[in-house]
Amino acid sequence: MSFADTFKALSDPVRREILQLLKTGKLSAGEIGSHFDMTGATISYHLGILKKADLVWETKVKNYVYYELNTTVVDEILLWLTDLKGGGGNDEKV
Amino acid sequence: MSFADTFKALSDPVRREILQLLKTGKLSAGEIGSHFDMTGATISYHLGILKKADLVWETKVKNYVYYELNTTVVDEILLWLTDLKGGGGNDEKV
DNA sequence: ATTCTAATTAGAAATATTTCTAAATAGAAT
DNA sequence: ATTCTATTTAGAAATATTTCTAATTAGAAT
Repeated sequence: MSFADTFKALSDPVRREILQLLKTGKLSAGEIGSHFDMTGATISYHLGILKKADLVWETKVKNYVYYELNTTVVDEILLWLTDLKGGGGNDEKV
Repeated sequence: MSFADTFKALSDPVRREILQLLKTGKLSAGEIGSHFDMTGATISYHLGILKKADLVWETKVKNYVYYELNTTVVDEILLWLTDLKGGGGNDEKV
């Protein structure tokens, strides 16, 4: 939901790896889970956090729930970080 | 130290605010602390985490410890996020 | 209608994080 | 040499996060 949630979501290595997996395209919860040595319940927990942070979309097809990267929110983080870098300095190049 | 530490460091709102303060330039631990309603010990704890994540430098002058933003590591995060966005897609614009 | 499959929710245990108070350090000023 | 000031460290309490097992949901297949 909020900006802070996005950073929090990105702070976990499992969740970052999930996002990396989704670079290639949509994957079902099960397909994501099979990349990790963890229960489906745990993966579901992480997907929930990514979803709350708006970092992923979900679409339901048959029995499956597919997850997909949402890059819009990534852009917000990019902005924050870029501002942090460029934002203030006293002697910026003109 | 590591990439993961950097994301973890960025996941806390107090630490992000500290970084924002440091955009303007060097500040002592005390100056940073006075922006927050927290004990100096707590601020010191957060500064320690930012330091371990290489997001800030410290320099000691007299009694004071000055902290300064290190944008090098911010660049690494920017890269990771940019790659996440652009990295994989099946139908990228040519 | 029953059973199977994919995924989520609930509740608990283990672990990690954030914050505090009190004590310690280290250098500056008297 | 003593005292003061800025900051950090230690240890503890409160809170949050991560993970598990077991139970639940909801739709698909038989």
